[in-house]
Amino acid sequence: MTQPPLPHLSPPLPAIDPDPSRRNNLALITALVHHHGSLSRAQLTKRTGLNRSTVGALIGQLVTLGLMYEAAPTGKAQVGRPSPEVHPSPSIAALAVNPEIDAVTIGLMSLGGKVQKKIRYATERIPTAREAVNIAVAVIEGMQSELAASYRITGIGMAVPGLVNRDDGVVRYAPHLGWRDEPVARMMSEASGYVCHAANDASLAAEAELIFGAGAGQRNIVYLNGGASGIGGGLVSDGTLLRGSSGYAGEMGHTLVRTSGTVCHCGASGCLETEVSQAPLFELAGLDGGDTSQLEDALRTRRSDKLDKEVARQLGYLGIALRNAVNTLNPDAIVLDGFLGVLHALSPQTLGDHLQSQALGGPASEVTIHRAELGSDLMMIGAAELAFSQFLANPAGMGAVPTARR
Amino acid sequence: MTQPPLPHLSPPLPAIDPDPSRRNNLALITALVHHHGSLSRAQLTKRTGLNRSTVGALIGQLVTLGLMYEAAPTGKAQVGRPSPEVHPSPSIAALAVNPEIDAVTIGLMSLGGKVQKKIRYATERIPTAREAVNIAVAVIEGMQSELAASYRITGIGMAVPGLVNRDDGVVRYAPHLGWRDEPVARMMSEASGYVCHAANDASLAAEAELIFGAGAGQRNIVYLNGGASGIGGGLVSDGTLLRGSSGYAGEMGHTLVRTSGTVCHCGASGCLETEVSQAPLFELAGLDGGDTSQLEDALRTRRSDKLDKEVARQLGYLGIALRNAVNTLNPDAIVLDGFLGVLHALSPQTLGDHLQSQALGGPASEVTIHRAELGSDLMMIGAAELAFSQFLANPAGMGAVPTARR
DNA sequence: GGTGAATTGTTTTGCTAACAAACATATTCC
DNA sequence: GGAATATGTTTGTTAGCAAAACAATTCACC
Repeated sequence: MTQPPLPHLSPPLPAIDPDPSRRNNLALITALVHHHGSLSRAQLTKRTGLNRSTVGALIGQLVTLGLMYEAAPTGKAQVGRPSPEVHPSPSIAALAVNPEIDAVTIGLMSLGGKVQKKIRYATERIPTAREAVNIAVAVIEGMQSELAASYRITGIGMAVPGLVNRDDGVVRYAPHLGWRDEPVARMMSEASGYVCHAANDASLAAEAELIFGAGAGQRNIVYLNGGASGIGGGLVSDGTLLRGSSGYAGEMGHTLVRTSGTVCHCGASGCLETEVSQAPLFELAGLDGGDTSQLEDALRTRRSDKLDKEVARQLGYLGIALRNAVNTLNPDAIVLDGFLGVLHALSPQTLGDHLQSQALGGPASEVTIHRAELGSDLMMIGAAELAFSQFLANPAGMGAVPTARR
Repeated sequence: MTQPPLPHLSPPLPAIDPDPSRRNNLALITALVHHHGSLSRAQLTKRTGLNRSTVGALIGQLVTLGLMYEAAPTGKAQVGRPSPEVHPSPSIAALAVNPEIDAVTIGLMSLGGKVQKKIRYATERIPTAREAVNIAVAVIEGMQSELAASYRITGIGMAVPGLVNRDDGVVRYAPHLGWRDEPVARMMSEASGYVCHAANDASLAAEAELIFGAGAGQRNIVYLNGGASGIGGGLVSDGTLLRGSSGYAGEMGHTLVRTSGTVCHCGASGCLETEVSQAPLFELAGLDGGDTSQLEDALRTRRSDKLDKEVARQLGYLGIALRNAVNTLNPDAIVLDGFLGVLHALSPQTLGDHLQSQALGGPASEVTIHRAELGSDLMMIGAAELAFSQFLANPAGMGAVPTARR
């Protein structure tokens, strides 16, 4: 797969390295605008605590750089001079890649968390790392003229279901994809010419829900997603995703919930993931495959004793994992996604009651349990966030790194 | 207990509120010096990345404020002009208070983690919150003339064995002291006239080990302490103590390690704390009370089958809790204190092997297990750190808050 | 419909603090 | 004793933030 060196960034802006203070303030404003979709200058002034004139200068710079634009205020006006709304430029974009067992999904995402384009490329069999990269690169090359014309791409973010070293972008082990020690970020960088970072899918999902979804406004959340390939998690503490030493943090699917339980592929037994899984639910609901919403419909309509028992059993084990998490991490909120969200929705009291009786009084009394909100765009948003992160840390540096080579 | 308003800060310095940038840099240097005991100016320049002249100016300001002093370099000289050592002023101090079931310990701690004075006030019975406060205040008042003459006190830090809300300093529940919803920080503030903050003892211990002990240099650690009153923990992620929503985070003593295990006072069953405890070890070792080092001696010398079995059993359960923690948090290091440190020292391979086979490959391969290093001064250091934190965040503001009223 | 109050953008001015460069000082190595 | 090296010190320059004064735009009230 040869590839001509393409000018990925429309105008090759000069590399700017402003004072740390300036950079920090630019980053602050960019992040606020990005995470809220848009904010008025007055709101930005309040939220940053900076001076009116300073905020004006900062926004002026961001507008000049083409990273934002201003528009007339939309809502009905208040007393006083109207404050223009600051919007992120939709041309600032990131590519999101999410390999799964039956498809590779590629998204073109712009600032503000908006999906500009999403392509699901179904595969006949589980893709290898090389195949996933090739598919993604082919799709991206297909968009190349459009990208070059209308977008400035900050990079590629990959959300991989497995253990991913966030520092070097190596997939240490992805059991369901069958990948081991695959340097996917480097492979993708070299094949596409874009900077690429990779991380665990559930961690990125947690970040997405924190910023744009059910965790918005919270500082400490525990996110758990249940899917066909098991249970993944992401932890947010004080507004930041917990990474741990190498970015592996959050693997709560392998917490012990049952002594001498079923043996897990991880080597241990009685893991949350082995005791709580969607396969028996699908079966008892009489479904032969399908997605989460189908499962939910089926569980709501075709109830049976057996099924109720299984739901209760799984909720019990989920409750144990949550008890551990609540005691250990004292979160503001727990966000449940996938079939875990379905389980909770079926019996909204159960998990809360569990925690009240099983977890420590202090942490348990404060936590609330939510269902995830972002649905199918979740992974795209999370992966894009990974690609945006470098840009968000130094918005004025945009253009300094035109092509890859991390 | 009436109390005359005392001038707690020798020279009533004017309140200074420097630019955020300046404040940040002053804080950076102060923290570095505090955590290392002393550093040369050249080292500070390298570590901060600031300009030589800037570092010179910053240190000059800190010396003028009486927060640091410079001394001739100690080690044998290198090529080039010798760089003076910057030491924290020992007159900058904090008071540490640690109530336990049989005593209240009060420490006078100075910058650099040094214990200037430590007084253990034994009590006949478990002290109430009011009694603990009264004892501490009485001891502090006894030192008052010395304090006024030689020290500038940044405040009081309390390390309490129980759930403590770090924001308001209320002890939510301290099972072994029998305290419930006691606003100890406010009580202490009002009774002593000093700013007071309170936190969980193990969390503070984790912070102390991170900064001065076995975790020095690490960014992500899991700290677990086993004592007469159970198992407490503290978690550090990316160099910062995990607080959670209200500062309750770290309670790993109540992680499930055994389904249908012994019922715990927390309401759940099979908690780490119920399955792993020092009482049976003392008994099997033929000891009737005593401290950790006595236990260690006894376990090393008087071995028996029963005892070996019990040690193995407890290590097994401890291994499960660590597996959960390693999977969830991906730490660089695990630090074990108290009798947990003894258990580990007795059979240093066991826990590591456990983790290799039970925890996920990525996280497990990176983690190292250490024994705590700080010993008996641990709580004093941790509690003092709590009292120093405000000062460390804005060293030049010292003097702005002469007496209490958080 | 006009006037005043309120709010916010804009321009000007001044100050703080960081950096760079040139210089000074103290040590080792030869 | 001199060169090389490392580091403290002094001076000048610049970036960037904030305060103040001014301008613009809206609402409320009469």
